[in-house]
Amino acid sequence: MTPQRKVILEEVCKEGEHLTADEIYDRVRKRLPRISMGTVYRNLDLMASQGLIRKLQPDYPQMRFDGNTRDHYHLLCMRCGRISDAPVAHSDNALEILEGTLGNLTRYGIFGHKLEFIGLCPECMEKEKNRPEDQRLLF
Amino acid sequence: MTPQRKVILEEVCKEGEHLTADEIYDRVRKRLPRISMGTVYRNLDLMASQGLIRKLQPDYPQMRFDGNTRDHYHLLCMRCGRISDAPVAHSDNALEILEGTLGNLTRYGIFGHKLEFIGLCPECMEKEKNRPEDQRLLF
DNA sequence: TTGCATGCAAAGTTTTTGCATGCAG
DNA sequence: CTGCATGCAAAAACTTTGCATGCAA
Repeated sequence: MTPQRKVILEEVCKEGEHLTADEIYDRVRKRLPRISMGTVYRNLDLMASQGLIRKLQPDYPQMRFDGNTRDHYHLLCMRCGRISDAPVAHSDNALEILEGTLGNLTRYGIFGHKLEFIGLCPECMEKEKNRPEDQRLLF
Repeated sequence: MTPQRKVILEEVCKEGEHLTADEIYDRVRKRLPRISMGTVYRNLDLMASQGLIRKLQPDYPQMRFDGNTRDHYHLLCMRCGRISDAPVAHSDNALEILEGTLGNLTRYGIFGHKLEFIGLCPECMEKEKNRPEDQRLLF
């Protein structure tokens, strides 16, 4: 636990927000003006891997495009990043009820939800048997 | 509908996949070797705005970090991008049932799900009254 | 002394944008 | 002629990485 790491952790935990790396960098730099962005990213990764903080990754890193314009949920493969259509109805009733609950519990205006199922596509399921230990999952 | 736009649309619709822009670029370039990446992005955006195809955007553009390491869902503000905790229980029973259904209907191995509620945070709700027409939503 | 974390800078990736050219109405 | 779409290149935004320095065990 270096001084830099400690300050980064304090700033991440300070409020109920979910800061971006550059927001964290700005706040930490007020206390440690010589710290670098590389150090911030390295320590955030390290502490996330130790379970001290949580890293919120975007559901997938790149935009994708779909010829199917109907509303539907997606299946994301956590090995290869592939996206497939989920053959279940959009707008499950339970989720609409949850939206209403959230509208009452928070001061947010709720307009919808985004739901994705995380798993392994058939090809990656097949390869999973002889997968080396060290390989990291995408999600 | 220019020739480039037509070929891009055909490649996007060709299969049930959800291609990235560079995958589309590679496939289109086999048929139109002089096409540029800029044209691909511009036409994908245009056709998405016309409803011919669907653009799948990542749920948020940047990584974020959270001092709260418990499992919980999130609320995303579609104006300012803020992320807040959703005060509802993780792992709703209906969603676990859906996961089981998907495991039977597809050849995916399902390991979990990612659920986010999309709306406007209190600050952006307040500003919404005198918002100019042209401003685009994040989601 | 040894090793690891740092600061700095550069590179990498994905997406957007400015600009001159050129085709079509 | 006019306007819009193109190709090309550069820029922008975010994240990772190589490397020399320096502190600490």
